[in-house]
Amino acid sequence: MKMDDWKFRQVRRVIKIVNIKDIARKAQVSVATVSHVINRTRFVSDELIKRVEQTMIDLDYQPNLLAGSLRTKKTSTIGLIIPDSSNMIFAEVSKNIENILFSRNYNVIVCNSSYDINRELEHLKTLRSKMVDGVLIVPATLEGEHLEKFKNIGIPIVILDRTLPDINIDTVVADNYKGGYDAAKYLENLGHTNIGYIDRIYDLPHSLGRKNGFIRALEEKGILFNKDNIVRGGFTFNDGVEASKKILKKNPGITAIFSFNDISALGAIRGLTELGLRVPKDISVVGYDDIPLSSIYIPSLTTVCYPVSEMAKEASKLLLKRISKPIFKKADRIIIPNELIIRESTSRCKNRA
Amino acid sequence: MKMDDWKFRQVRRVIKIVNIKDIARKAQVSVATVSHVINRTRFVSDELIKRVEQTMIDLDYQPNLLAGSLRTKKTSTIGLIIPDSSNMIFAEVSKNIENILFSRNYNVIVCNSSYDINRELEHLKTLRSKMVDGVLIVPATLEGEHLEKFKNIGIPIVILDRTLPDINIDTVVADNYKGGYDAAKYLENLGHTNIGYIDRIYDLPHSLGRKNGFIRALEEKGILFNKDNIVRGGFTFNDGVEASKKILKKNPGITAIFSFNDISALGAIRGLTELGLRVPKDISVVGYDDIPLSSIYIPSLTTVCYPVSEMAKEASKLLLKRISKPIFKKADRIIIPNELIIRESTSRCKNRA
DNA sequence: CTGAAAGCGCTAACAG
DNA sequence: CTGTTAGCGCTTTCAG
Repeated sequence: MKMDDWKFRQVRRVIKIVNIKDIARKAQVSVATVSHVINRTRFVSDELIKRVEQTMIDLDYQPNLLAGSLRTKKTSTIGLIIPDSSNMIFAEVSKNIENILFSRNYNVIVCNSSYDINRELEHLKTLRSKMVDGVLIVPATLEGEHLEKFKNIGIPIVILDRTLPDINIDTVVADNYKGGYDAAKYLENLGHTNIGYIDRIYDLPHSLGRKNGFIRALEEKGILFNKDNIVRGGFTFNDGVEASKKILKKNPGITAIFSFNDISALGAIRGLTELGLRVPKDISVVGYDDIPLSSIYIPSLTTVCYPVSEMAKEASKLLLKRISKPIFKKADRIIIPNELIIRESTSRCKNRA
Repeated sequence: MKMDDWKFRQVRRVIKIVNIKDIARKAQVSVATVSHVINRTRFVSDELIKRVEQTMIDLDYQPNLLAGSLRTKKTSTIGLIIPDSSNMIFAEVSKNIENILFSRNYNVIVCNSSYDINRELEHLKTLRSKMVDGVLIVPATLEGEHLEKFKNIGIPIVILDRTLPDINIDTVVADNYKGGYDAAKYLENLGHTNIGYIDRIYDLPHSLGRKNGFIRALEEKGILFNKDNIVRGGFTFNDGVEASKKILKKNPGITAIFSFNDISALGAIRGLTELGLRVPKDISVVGYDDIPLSSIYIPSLTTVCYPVSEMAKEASKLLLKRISKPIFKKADRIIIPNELIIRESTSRCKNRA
């Protein structure tokens, strides 16, 4: 007992942290009892509860979750790996996830992969070492082996917003095919038949889904989609500016442009404006994502709403489910519908050409 | 030894995690030695190093940082508390911080306070319980007592982007006064003398700094700033729309508007457009922040660049310094300059009124 | 150069 | 209803 006392003072001098032992001593109860009143995991007399809680307040006690986690193998923190947390769409997703998880008493470690699979791997390793209870990830690439390996170690993981081929991991994605389809249908109904398409530099499942849906809708109306109407670019604003100009040069008869994302669509509006065309009077533009900017741009952008909050909700729910019962048989695949938001940037076709 | 063996199998069955003991046994060395080759904290024969490292690979060993942290009292994770991680400016800050800290081998737990001090408090508590090495915070309010208390416990904390009164905590802020001053000087030089001002609903140090600098610059030129030219609103796009209309109604002779943030400034452009005024032909607009949107809006916005990455860099550096040597005497206060970015939304005054 | 052993602060049997 | 005890997996003396 005496030696214990001495150690106690030792520690207090270095770090001003009071531990469960301190409060046990002060409240004159066993350490176990204190633990139990904290976690409400056993019947304790009211008198004791009161005494313990009071000393906890007196000493400003805050449990050391590290120690607890070491025992319970549960950290109440999950990892979120995204390519770029400053990308508006990911920022929105991560904020939603953080909020939901906060209400379930989880914290989230946010990691940027910067579209680099090596960094993704690094992060996965540290997250594992920090014993996170699970991981939400928007993969940097289509590579999924390392993710599968990670899952097989026993740490739940769910993929967000991307479809990786040949993989048995829970996934939550938006219905990109339907989104592209709806966008095309809408433009058709406005009378547009000659439509330009701004695409990613190379196909990824999500953008490909959009394109396939788009083309399918045209085909249904008997409109032959001219592959020449596709221009591929990056995914920035300036890429959109360039792309729109290229498209118009290749095919001046175009009366509408669909872009696989909003930023490029907005860029396209700027590019068209620079060409002297008025949107939507002379030409219509439709985007994809519904980033905040799209509603406040001039003209505001008609776009397919990316269901950020739904996605965050479903993904969090799924992950928590996997965490609570780790028996994993077949991966879930949740597809979230998205909705077309009609705004100023589109109008009935006036057959410009 | 036998009993040990049995326990080993026990654990392996439940969680597929191999620990330092496993690799010690397999490599036929002491646990201590393994630890030392991992952390390169002692001379170990090459032969042993090789053997140990090989078994680490064979068993796919990943250290349990929880256990280590429990001993060393160092978690290599820091907490970042911001009001809203989907706000573009904070998203940018947080991405930068994450990147810098990643390179120094830290992880960051991102927390949203949602401008709610109680949530901020909650987060502070869990971060403390999770034994973060330090905290970066953009406070939700001007209240700072809880932060000071937190600091006094011994956890380094630095305040970002806000100046709290009467507080002895490290702070990194932008030079708001200078920013406001520069903006006003610039408009003066374009010949504007009757300038509207869109302000926050109530003063906060950072917005107040901008305003004071602004007014000071006008005074230097002998321009009397009409308090009636100030309209207060929220900080959203739509608030800016409203504010601009109100200003023009109150004082139709205004030839330029300065807004305390970009979003409202962009809203103002929209509002003015709706009033039939052309920006910048009829009226100039200047914002503050330089959010990504400002450069791509039509017309692009002249604005004071908020030094996000500089701020993230300085704040991280300061925090890491405090973590490595915890002797705290006087709080540092780092002021980061910001620069005026001139774009399309402003032009020489043509004395409209 | 290497090993044994004592904890970090907490939880969870087990034993009253 | 309450206490004792044995670890969680690692680091760090101390003792060769």
